[in-house]
Amino acid sequence: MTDNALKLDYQLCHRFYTVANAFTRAYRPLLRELDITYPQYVVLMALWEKDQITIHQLLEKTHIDGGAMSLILKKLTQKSFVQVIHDRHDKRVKRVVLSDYGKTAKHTAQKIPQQMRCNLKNISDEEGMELIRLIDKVSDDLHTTLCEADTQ
Amino acid sequence: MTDNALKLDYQLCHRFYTVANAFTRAYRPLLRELDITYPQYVVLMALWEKDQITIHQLLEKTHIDGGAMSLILKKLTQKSFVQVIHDRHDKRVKRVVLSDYGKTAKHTAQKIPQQMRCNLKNISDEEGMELIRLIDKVSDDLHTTLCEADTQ
DNA sequence: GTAATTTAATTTGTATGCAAAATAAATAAT
DNA sequence: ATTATTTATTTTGCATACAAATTAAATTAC
Repeated sequence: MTDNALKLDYQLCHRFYTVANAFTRAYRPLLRELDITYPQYVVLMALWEKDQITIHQLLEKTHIDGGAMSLILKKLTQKSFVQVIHDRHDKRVKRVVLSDYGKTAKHTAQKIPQQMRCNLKNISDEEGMELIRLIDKVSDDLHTTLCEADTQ
Repeated sequence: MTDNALKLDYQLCHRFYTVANAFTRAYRPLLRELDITYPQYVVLMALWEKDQITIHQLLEKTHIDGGAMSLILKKLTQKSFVQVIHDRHDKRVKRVVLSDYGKTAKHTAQKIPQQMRCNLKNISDEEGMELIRLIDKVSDDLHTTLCEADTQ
């Protein structure tokens, strides 16, 4: 009886694991100028899109772990990219605000997506879009699965 | 001037990041019976394919971080899945050997790939294969990039 | 209007991931 | 043969990911 299903080469998840980690390593040299890690970069990208959002909104947008987010925001505050302020109406809520330095950093970051795109020479634009479409399908499936598990 | 390239929704890497983490969470309930984490499961899958391989070979096959592998092997040893023994011919080398318990665990694990496949209802087999093809292309590109950086 | 529940965020403890340094043993260079 | 280099593995320090527990404040239920 064959058991190919347990072979690593047949595992979709192992590919995601490997490539996600490879991306993190590949970003490091591109982020050195800003002196940030990849998750910190993700938080900044979210803020560059929409500033002064709550931590809750930031968690939804980035899918970063809540516990990790606390530390990441402390780091980004230390490095003067952001300030975290209390919401006026709801004392539970905190909002993350870009500093001038944080806003300026966006200009420095403008070149990063293209630099990363250059690392992916063998992927055509069409393949990139197909990849995004398929990954989003997987993402939806897993999201559904985990939500169903929650309600049981 | 638009700067869509910095939007999270346009980022391939952020999708990999999100989905890879979602996979880890989705595996947890399936791995509870064996009482192992996802990276520990990856190591066992590699060993179930080929036993008594060196740590170096295990690192190549799994793409797990070397420092993390030391700890993972300690955990798997504690849990009696494996033994780590010195190579007879080369005293630098260590080999990882499945215990009887580790071998038996494969039977328990047989059902896991199918259970995970059930979590991906919206992905057809064809789409799964296309996804693997495209991800491998990305993987090759990133691998090349990181290797080039090494030699500079 | 007080109690119970829900929500937002943080903290805690464990397991990795990453990079760089350290250790030890084998191989290459001379 | 001794030294220099390479290879295999571990260790160290920091940053995150996961789950669960905690805290504080708002909302709902009664």
